[in-house]
Amino acid sequence: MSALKIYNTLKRKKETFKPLVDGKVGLYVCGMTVYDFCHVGHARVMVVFDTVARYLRYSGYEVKYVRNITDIDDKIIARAIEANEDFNTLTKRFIDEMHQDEAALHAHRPDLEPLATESMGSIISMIEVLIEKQHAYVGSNGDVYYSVESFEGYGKLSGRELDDMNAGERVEVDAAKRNPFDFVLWKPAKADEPSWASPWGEGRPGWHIECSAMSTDCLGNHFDIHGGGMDLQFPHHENEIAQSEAATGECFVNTWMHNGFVRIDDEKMSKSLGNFFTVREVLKKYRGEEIRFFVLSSHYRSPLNYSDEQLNEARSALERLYTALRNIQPLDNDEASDFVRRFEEAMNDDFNTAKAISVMFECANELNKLKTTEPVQAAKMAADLLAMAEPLGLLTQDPEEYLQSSTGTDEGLASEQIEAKINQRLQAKLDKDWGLADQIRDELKQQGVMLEDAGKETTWRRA
RNA sequence: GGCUGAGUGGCAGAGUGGUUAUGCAGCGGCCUGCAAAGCCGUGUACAGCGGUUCGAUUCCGCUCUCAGCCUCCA
Repeated sequence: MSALKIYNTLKRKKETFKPLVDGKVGLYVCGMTVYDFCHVGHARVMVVFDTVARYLRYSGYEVKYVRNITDIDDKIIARAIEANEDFNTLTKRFIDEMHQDEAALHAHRPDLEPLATESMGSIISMIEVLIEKQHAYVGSNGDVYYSVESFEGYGKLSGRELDDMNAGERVEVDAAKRNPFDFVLWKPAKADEPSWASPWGEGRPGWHIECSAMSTDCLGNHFDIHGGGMDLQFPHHENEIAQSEAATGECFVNTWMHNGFVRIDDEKMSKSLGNFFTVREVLKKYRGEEIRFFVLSSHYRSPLNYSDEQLNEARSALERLYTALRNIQPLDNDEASDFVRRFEEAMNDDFNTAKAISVMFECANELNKLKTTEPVQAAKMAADLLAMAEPLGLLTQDPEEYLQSSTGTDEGLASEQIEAKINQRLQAKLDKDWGLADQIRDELKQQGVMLEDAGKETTWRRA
């Protein structure tokens, strides 16, 4: 069996994964800033790292999966003022909405979800250490800044030199900074803004410091894997390294993982471009598992183009897998199956879910063939298929229930109505009234219900 | 300007120095009252130009095109 390899952004290559402590993995992922609904880009992060955590556990590791929640920042304050509500009320609401989306996507909750507002103690003490070690200073405007020039390795994650970057190209450089790339660790609060007491007066933390503080709090100074979206590589993760390593004097993270963007029409989906779909919107038309499949159908580092066609394909694909599992009682396989071996090989190669899924399809094909001839073999095949699906968080539902579940928020025809129609059609079939039988089938098809005759039985599913 | 990454069959999307990805769609067949599902068969794909090689889609160089980061963003 092959060893797990992970692409490490820091090294720009795949490396054989070796945890700091045998059998255990510390995983930290930058989570959401909670002032709005999650969009499909956020869904990708949730699904990708849920799959990483699942597969690590499947491989036998004891995983501590931490994903923070940024519940204080400028946008949150602005949105709270707009909505005329307390910022805490606003963030609590969207944390709850996020968890609903996460559940719909069949993603497990992380083991820990630290909040920035509940981590002020460690944030402040880390800033104190940074000032003490002269990696940070108080600017003329009262802001506390990190001095990028004080950290030798600055730029090592994103592969850039301070001199090569175009400071001020798009944004005015703050005069209080020693170097244009110095960033805020703590900023004083304006009147009426939420604030916390600190040695530098009432204020709130900068964005980057919270992740350094929370990850260290939960996983220690040095841990295994840190993940997030590609766009966080610079400056966010670069700054985290600078803060943490300067403060602790230790290596911060061994493996950095970054997932690619979701795109629309070959353009990054983002809040600033306004070209995003919320998970909530997509769930109106598609099942959560279909979104999950769509995310996993390409490699996590590749761009993922969002479109209805893609979601429709995910729907067909899942339909095929669930159909294969229908009417079969899985039987655990004691022998190591070749499919499972190949599946693991694919996953061990930097979580190649696309390839792993292709193995599942081959397994489903075999299962379909064996169904009629070798029921015992087929039952074992079904167990294999489910074994592979588990770390991907797929095929977790009862096949019949899945196939008959509504394909979005819109419920459609009630099951009882469908059953009644089917009975009516069965009578027509007995009467050999093919015209009526076909008419009923067509009518149901119009309503998104597909009928399938299998002998004397008729089954149905929603598509 | 600096730095990343990418260009695969009708679509999506893996992968490989010489042999089948996989899914969807299409075509032909089996099954079916007819369908659907399933099964079987079927497609001279690897941006362009050079180079290395017995042989390159796969390695190297150049060109073109696209995306991302250098501001908040997953």
